[in-house]
Amino acid sequence: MRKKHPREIQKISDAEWEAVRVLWQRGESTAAEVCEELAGQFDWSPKTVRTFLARLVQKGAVHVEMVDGVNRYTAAIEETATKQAVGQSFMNKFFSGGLPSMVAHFVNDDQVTLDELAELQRVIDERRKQLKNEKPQPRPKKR
Amino acid sequence: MRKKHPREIQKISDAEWEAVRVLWQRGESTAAEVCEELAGQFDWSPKTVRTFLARLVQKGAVHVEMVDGVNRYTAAIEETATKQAVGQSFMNKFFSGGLPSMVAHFVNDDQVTLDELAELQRVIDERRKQLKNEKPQPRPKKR
DNA sequence: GACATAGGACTACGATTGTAGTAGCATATG
DNA sequence: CATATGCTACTACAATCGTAGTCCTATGTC
Repeated sequence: MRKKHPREIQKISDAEWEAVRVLWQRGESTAAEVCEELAGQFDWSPKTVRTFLARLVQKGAVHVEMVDGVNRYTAAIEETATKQAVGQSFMNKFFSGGLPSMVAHFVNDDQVTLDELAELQRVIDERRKQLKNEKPQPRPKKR
Repeated sequence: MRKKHPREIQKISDAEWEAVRVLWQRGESTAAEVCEELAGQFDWSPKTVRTFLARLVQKGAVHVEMVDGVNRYTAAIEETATKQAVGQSFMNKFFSGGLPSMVAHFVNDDQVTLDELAELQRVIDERRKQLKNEKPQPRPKKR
């Protein structure tokens, strides 16, 4: 049951994700910087945040290097690929019908605005064009 | 720090969600039935599954009623609304740009096919029409 | 009727998570 | 220099999670 990923990353908890998010956002950062960034959003003691960082390092999701007696952390997992992976796995867990099924659930939420829908179509259309170009796939006999 | 939801549902774990999923799928079921359904997909002892069901009942996510000495379980949380909620919260956690941002990440995944993209557009377009009709919203002064 | 079996309720137990506290060293300050 | 401050490394501890096991009762089997 091996996944396709090289070094299997252990499960990252909710709180830990917040730290990863900050590292993705800011790039290499000290613990203090991560704390500061999170300070506005959560009510975590700096000690707590440092614990998360340490655990992330243990889990292989974050890289640490000490420079001048101070730890500098960087995300060891790539942002886009990771988001795709967690998204994929979330989707499989809740929306067996795949992306269209999930999006259907989302857009039927009252909070979605017409603007967002338009933006969505733009995004999708762009990707379609891109796909069509790079791979003029033998369309299966248009009806 | 109370949330806005009426009866706060406690956090449901990954494994527990699988049981909820089965209940949504099958409707009212006995523990044995849930076990059987999950048997093909996971390697859980019936005892384990019963634990999940019991915990879900404690958490208020599942309703239980004993009939003839046998427990019958039903999901106490509504499928569509719940999926929207967990989806929303997942989205906020990872894709700060909202739905379009998330979908952008998804469609840029290599595995997405042109067919799926087409299906997506259909879904979105349908919802647009629906929205336009039911709420001919006073568009904010077209420029 | 004795025994095996299925279910239900309760208990167990190590790992992970959220949330820090403590110990020890290095630099900054008075 | 003595002390306060900041950082790192290590430790703590209760709640939740995954994963069952135990005990008891009702019922089906020989």
